Amino acid sequence: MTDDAVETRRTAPATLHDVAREAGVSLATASRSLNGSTRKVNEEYRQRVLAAAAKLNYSPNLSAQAVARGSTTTVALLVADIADPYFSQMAAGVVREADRERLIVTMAATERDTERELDLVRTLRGQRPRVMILAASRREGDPNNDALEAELRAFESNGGRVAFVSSAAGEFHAVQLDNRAGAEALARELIGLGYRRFAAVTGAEGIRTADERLAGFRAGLEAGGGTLERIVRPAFTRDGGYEGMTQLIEEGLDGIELVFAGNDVMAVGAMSAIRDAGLTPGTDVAVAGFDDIPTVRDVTPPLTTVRIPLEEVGRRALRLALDEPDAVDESPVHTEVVLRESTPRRG
Amino acid sequence: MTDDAVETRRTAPATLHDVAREAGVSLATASRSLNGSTRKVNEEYRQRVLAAAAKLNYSPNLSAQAVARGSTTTVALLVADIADPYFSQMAAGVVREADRERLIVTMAATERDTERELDLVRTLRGQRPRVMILAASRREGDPNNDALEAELRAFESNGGRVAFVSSAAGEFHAVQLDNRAGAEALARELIGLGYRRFAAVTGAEGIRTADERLAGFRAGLEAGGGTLERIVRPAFTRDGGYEGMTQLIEEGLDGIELVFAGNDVMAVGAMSAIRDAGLTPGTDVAVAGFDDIPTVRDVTPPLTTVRIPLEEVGRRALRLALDEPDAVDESPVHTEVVLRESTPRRG
DNA sequence: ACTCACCGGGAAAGCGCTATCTCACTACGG
DNA sequence: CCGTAGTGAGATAGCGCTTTCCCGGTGAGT
Repeated sequence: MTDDAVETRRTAPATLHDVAREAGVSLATASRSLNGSTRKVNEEYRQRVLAAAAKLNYSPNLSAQAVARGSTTTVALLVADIADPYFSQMAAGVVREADRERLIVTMAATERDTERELDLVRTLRGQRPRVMILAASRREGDPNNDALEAELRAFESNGGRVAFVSSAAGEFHAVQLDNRAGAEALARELIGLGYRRFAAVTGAEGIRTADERLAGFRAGLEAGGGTLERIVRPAFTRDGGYEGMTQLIEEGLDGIELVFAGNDVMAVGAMSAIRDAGLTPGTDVAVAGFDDIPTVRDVTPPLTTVRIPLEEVGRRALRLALDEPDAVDESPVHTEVVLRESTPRRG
Repeated sequence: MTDDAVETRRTAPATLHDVAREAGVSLATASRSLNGSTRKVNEEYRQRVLAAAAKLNYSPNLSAQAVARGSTTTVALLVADIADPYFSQMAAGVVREADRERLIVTMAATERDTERELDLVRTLRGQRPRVMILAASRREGDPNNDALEAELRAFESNGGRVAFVSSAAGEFHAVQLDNRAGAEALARELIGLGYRRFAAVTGAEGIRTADERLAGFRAGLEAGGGTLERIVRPAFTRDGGYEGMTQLIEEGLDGIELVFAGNDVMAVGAMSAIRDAGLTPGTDVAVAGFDDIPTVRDVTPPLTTVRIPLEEVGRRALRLALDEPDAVDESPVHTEVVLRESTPRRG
């Protein structure tokens, strides 16, 4: 033996054929006993097959089943960034729901690049997943949008189901996050707390989520008599938040009472920037975010934000795709303003 | 039309056969042109095939390829909890590296249940993935360990590759996280800062990661003359950290200067508990964690911890499984103590 | 007693691919 | 001018399954 003596000899996995032979039945009977079928199978035969399968440690080849059945048990999930709590929470919801349905989730990250996203959709289509869930945020007017939409249409016409999270791109099913209303409600509440002069730190123009939240916030301010004095648009990430806030401080906060960040990770970054500039978030300048990711309870002061039940969003996205069109719950996800100490009552 | 008029008629996806017919070549030639092969194909034919494929929006059926080739392009990843930053960071690394290798990642969550983990491995085996990466933490003496190991052995003997993260279970390849040395180094540094009286808040006994970190920490303290006065073992999660810390405070901190949390999410929870008890973390009681997840920079005070390059760990786990056994980098991952303000120098 | 559904096992035809094998055709050395 | 060694396209045999389809055997109905 020149090989590693410990290494077990490589053997091919047991096939259904092996199981059938071991049990002394036909391939058909083995298939019927193991992987459900409308047809009944003699209990004794069935037991023999089950025993043989256990003995051979048989595990059905999902690819082969997919080919034979013409359908898979796969869900494809596209997110912008797996490490971002916004997406990972949502992914957790998708995975959990998929698990309940005995579906397998394949996951890919667009890294916020629409080119990549398009590529991924094309690749993933090869899997013939039952469902594709697109959670990476849409970009208004992106040159790849049409191609993406075409690709998804093709996928649908082949019997696949598509679900978006956030605002629908075109006519696809989507779990509606009411970014606009949430931000508007937040603005009203903040006005109620006595704030009047605001700045916003949010993602680049064109990122739909960022735009909607900003628009909603603005609308809320206008209704309540607040003013949005400054807007900076760094990356839609924690570091973006830090950077944007730093810029705001360097240019002079003069009179700005509260900074609205486009999402919680940005808000958290902004709070660090505030602190690093020698100021105290909440006291010297208030901060509010959006999403209610878990960590915002643990920063100091705890962050005021708009709660999105992210896990539920993930679960609903899958349900949306799986359920019969008429059984689908298309109502927008409930969002809720959560006031915490990062926005103390003024005066 | 009683159906939704907008809905495109459902058509089966184009098959290679369709492409071949469209291009006026044989199936074999179409296959060779589209999906690489050692054999050359007349350039004119090749172009015809490519054009036909584009026209029909052909996308090769990966399941069929898998069946025909006898191998897939799939990587299966098992984590305890997708929403936990420790795992999601790692997952991001795996996905990124997989993408480089043009592999597809399927992801599942054990929810810290070894029974579930075993089930998932069994199910995932049906996919015939090239690689299985197990990142959910091991439990010493768990009744399911043997079955899991057997399952993985079987998988390996069928040509699959297995990679663990954290300490190897049995004889499998593993990305070694040096929890023990990291915790020991942390303890020494803390002693160096003037701390002497410690408590630990960590996961249940048997969770290998928790045990190793605790053992390392203890060793470091002993070497340096510190004492570990109390140990509580709640869940290995943020809420566990909160709960454990609360318990510690309720029972009376008397003299404990620093609390070592088994991981960063616990540490973050613990800090919130401290604050909720009316104390100030860092000032009234210092806190240290382990992992260096991104958020610990943004809590107040920033958390002292032991840095693990989680993304790199994910990437390396995949490489470990993919590379030739002799080309594999089995050196333990570099960990590094990061001192921040949650553990100010004493006196 | 005889037809006639039904029941349930087995043979075999696919599913969409890949890879081996066959074979016509070209080019070239002797 | 023949034999021979490439070349490269096409036919086809699988890959591991599911699902017809076929068929002998049973029990019920008349």
